[in-house]
Amino acid sequence: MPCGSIGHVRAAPTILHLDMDAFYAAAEQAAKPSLRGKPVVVGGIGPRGVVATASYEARVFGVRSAMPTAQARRLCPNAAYLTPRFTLYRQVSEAVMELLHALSPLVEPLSLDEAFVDLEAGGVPAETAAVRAVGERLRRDIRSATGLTGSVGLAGAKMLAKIGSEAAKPDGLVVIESVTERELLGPMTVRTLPGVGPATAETLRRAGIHTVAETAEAGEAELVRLLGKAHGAGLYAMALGRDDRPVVAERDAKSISVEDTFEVDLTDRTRVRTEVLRLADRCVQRLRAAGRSGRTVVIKVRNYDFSTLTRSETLRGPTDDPAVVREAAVRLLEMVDTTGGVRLLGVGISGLADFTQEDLFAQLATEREAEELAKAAPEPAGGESGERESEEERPRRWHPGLDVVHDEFGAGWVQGSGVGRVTVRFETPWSAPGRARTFAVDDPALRPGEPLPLVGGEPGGAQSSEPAILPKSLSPEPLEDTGSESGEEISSR
DNA sequence: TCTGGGGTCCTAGGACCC
DNA sequence: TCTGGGGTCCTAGGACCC
Repeated sequence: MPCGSIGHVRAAPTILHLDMDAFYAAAEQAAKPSLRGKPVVVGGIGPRGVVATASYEARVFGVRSAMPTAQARRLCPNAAYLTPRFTLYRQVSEAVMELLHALSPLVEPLSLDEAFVDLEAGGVPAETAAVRAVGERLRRDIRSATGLTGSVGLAGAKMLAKIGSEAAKPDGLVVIESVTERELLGPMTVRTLPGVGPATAETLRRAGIHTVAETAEAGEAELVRLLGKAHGAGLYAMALGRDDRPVVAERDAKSISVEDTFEVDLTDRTRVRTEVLRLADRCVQRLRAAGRSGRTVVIKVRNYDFSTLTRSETLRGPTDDPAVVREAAVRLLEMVDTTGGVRLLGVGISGLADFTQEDLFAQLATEREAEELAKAAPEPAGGESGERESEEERPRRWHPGLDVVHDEFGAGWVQGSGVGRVTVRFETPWSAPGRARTFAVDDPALRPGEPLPLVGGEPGGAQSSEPAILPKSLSPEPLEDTGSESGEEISSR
């Protein structure tokens, strides 16, 4: 077989792939002592939610990422179902990425919990023993900095490094030497190869191709015929283990978008419009926070039957003006038939430019239209599509998993709520498992809190709303019962 | 059991320009 | 005059990834 070209993979396994284990769920277990060792599912809590991450204890029951939460609840009714807390995950992620940057200037994050690192560019000797030592030390450092475990793959190519970290899970390290890659890869399913999802796998299956070896045997011409030029050629190379994609440091985002799936399909045209305006504002907020502007506005509409369409419009110049984006989004919405019910709406901006600048005519048009919009769009009851996002952030509903602070009992998290009550478990990342108490949802002593640091926290650091840097602990928090008090009822344990 | 949210890249057709 | 070809931009959709 082909090995004509040398240098399609590095001789030494100097590309590192890190993948944190069950990241969101593990972070929640680290933050909530009473959940350690127990099934935890993080994801959408509503009727249309899906699982983002399941802890290993929950996976035993068959719970998987991307599974509808309703199905997960049937498989594993006793798991803790928590809404994601991205503030916490981002904090942990930053700590991990910092450790990676200490290894090499060439770090390519793929998501909050995953990244490639080019160890060669970091000056690590190109020898198996050396890179293995670096990988093991990294895993120790991650554990002590975050309390979480990550798995590491080391190989001479990105694809193989990633296969390595997958094989290493959980809490392991695998080196794939280039001499072993062919035998390793050959019998694996095509789904192992990057870029092969359900659709491609089905196309290949119909052509009698199931394994990596069969993919290579099919030949490039056949794969291109089946899958198109770019995909076919790319897949052929991957199947041969030819993967010379470089590790590239993080690139600027090319688009920014927000979307919402509604618990019940929207049928009221006015309501659909209002939601699009809200989404446009949220999208612009994120655009501005990133210091960018963009030229193309796109809306996304998912209908009751899950059919999805997009409509887009390219402006004459980049904008970060909420009124311009709103107006374009509404114009696009008018091109769409929404009778029948809308399940999801989204607004996005692409064609991002680095600098905020505005075409003069667009600017003028904007101001005119903003006035018209203001006149034409009466706000819905209690609704607010303008600036007052901060009000929106306050959970009027106590979602399970969220941090709270009680004036008397300190820091805790929402375990559940319903019928006017909310149950809070009072514990912190560094405390012993705490006890739960139930309050009225409008108890004035109860307010939303901030995620606490997972390690190095202060015992009973409840009062402090300061997140990151807290003094080191001196003595463990005695979490014993202080008798019966104001908090309504006690549903302990 | 009905299917999230945030992205990336590719394809293909038509407009438009040279 | 009835026949070109290439390049780029825009729009829409689809596959894939985490």
